[in-house]
Amino acid sequence: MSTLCLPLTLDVGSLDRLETVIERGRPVHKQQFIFHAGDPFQSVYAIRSGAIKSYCTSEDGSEQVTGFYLPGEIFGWDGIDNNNHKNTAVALETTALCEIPFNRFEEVSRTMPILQQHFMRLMAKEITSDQELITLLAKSSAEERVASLLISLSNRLKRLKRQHLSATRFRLPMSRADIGNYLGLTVETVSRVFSRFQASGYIKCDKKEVEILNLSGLSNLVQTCAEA
Amino acid sequence: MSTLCLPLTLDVGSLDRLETVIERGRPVHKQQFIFHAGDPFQSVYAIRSGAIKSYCTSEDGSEQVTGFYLPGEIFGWDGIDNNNHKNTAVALETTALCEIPFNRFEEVSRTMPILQQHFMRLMAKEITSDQELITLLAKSSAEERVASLLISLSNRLKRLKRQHLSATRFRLPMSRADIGNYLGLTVETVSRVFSRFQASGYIKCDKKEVEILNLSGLSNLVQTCAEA
DNA sequence: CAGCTTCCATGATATAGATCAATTCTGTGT
DNA sequence: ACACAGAATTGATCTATATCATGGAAGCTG
Repeated sequence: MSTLCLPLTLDVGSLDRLETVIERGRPVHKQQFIFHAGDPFQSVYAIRSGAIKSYCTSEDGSEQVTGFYLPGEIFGWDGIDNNNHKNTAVALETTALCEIPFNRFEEVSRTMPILQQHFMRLMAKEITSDQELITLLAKSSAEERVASLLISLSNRLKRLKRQHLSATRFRLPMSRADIGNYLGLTVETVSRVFSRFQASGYIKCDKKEVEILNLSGLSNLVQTCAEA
Repeated sequence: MSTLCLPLTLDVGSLDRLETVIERGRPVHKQQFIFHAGDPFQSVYAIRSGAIKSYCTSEDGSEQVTGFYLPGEIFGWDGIDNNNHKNTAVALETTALCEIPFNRFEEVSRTMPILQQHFMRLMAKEITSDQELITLLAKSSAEERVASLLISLSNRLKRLKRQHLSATRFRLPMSRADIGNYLGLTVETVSRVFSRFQASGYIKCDKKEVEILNLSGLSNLVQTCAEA
């Protein structure tokens, strides 16, 4: 049953019912869109492999990256509110998704309270991670922001010990420009910070391949809100 | 039934059941805490009147304001994730709250799907509003940030036509320091922006009393992600 | 009411990061 | 394999905002 996208412990009957909700889609290729801003909200999506970027667009056409999503994570909540997606979601590399149609989900969760609970928890996680990003953007220097992103990626990959994913050696799925946009920095600044981190021996990196050499050093750079 | 905190249309039986969930607490005075970071999560809170600030604290003791909440809004979601609040919530002025104990809520929502749905919508709203703040912090100038906050407050007060609350003339419940902290600016910058806005005729303000004179002018300053 | 503390405003200076510019590298498609 | 557009790095300069500093007004407290 490891094929399921949602990490839940369930009895067999529940599993069967859950299976009826989830649709496994065709793999999505790099640069393909999952949904566009303005699209009617129908589903949320769980990532099985690959990476997704979500962003929204201002009137003047400029973009703001609102999140990067990795295997095991769920995106698409932004549409629940008013039945329209606020963000656009695009694949940063070839990506396998599970689509979870929301109306089916609501049906099933009626008889499976644990599913509802689980989803609220996931949404709450999105809220806290957004708030962490807010803190980061409101207060931190360029170095703290980049360090924080690297640590976040590392932690999120660590959770997925399986697969050929290492927590200290990985390939950034996004461009420097995306990173800069996400962190509120210019490409140039991001690039300089990477160089400085490399010079200081915190990381070793060649383009998108990153190896974290001194995780605790990086951690010391950032001031997160104390974990409860 | 206008006494209820949640703006829901329900049949009488449901209302009764809902009433059993909500506890109306004593009014909370200025500077009193609703919960502290680290407290076990038990409830979310709806505001009937007054204003709440939520913030989290880093290891070094510095604070990051994560939200201001006005009447009709709900706060406290940050604890669902791991059963501990990440934020501290404090009253900015005398505030009347409804406490919604979460375990009771889960019971009741089992038989009242609409309640569950409503709550997910509220959480989704929190997510989108957090993401708007992220966009603001990542890209905008000091003037855009302050303008954006003023507009947000105005919009949120507009929803509450009732009471003696105007959308263009109101009292800021928070200090300049809180505003700065929330928007990632220093007190001095916030103060200067207020002065400039006043000089430009966008607003008129005396300390915390603000009157918006040119809302569309302010709106032109900000670049929000296009509303779907 | 006096005295204290906190809040707010405003000026002078310093600086992190933006912006502008030029070069090299890389991956993609033909 | 080649050509080309985009991605990344690095340098030089500029600017918005932080920082430092001061004074006044407002709100509390005894």
